[in-house]
Amino acid sequence: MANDGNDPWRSVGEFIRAQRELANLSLRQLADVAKISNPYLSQIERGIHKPSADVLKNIAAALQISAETMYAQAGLLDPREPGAEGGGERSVESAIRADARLSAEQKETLLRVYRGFVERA
Amino acid sequence: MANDGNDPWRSVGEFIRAQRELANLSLRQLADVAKISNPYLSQIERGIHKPSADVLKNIAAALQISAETMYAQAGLLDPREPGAEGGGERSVESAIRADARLSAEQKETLLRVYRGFVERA
DNA sequence: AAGCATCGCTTGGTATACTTAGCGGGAATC
DNA sequence: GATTCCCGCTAAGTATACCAAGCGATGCTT
Repeated sequence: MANDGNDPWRSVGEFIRAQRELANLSLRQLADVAKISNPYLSQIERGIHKPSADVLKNIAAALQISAETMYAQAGLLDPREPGAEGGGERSVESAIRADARLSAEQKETLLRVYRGFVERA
Repeated sequence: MANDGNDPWRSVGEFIRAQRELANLSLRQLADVAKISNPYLSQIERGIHKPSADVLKNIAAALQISAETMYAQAGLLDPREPGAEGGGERSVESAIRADARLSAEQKETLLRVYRGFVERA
């Protein structure tokens, strides 16, 4: 088991290692900044382990590349782009979700209120 | 480490549960579509466990919301990132005003709630 | 009432993400 | 040569993500 044929984490590891060497950082240096242990980073880079999302995010931050890029490399982002979908109601939802100033609960509340309005129409 | 004060996973769980109930899905139904076990989904929704990224992605897909939204809810995407999604900046306020499905009164309500949230930050 | 289906949840276990300690090797400095 | 110091890696352990089985409650049907 543990093998579904597709091995996206291997490429993530290679990607990380490439970025790290491009930044002239040692394993321990990057691991330290990313707040993970250096052996673990080593294993990640060689595709032995599949890092969790927050580890991925920390590595991305330490490498100064966007978390989105990281997730895309890891195949964790659906290729679906939430771009300008034709609908008018979609944009309110995505605008709410994209607003960094709102907490999770606040977004939830706003969305519920909004959907309540729309569905009742 | 039982409580580190900050647990964004709790809000993720509440968000998922809200979305699930909004879609009128049972725990088992959603778990089945998301390809995880139903007890685990239950524990995720109650904030007992912190789901890994691919589980999050599967749940998002099952709920028909974007993986990005899910990660944002989970605090896994840096909120300061440039919203790489297409189009220009569409604020919540302008999106609400542009929505033809909402009455003027409803727009007012939504805007008031939204501004209350933002200004309190 | 008895029976069956489905609800959410608890229990107990397995798989794996992640850490601390330590190894062998190569480049300085003495 | 010996002594650090850094490199990447291995080994062994702990923590936790995740699953299968099953329980009590609720509701529907006979």
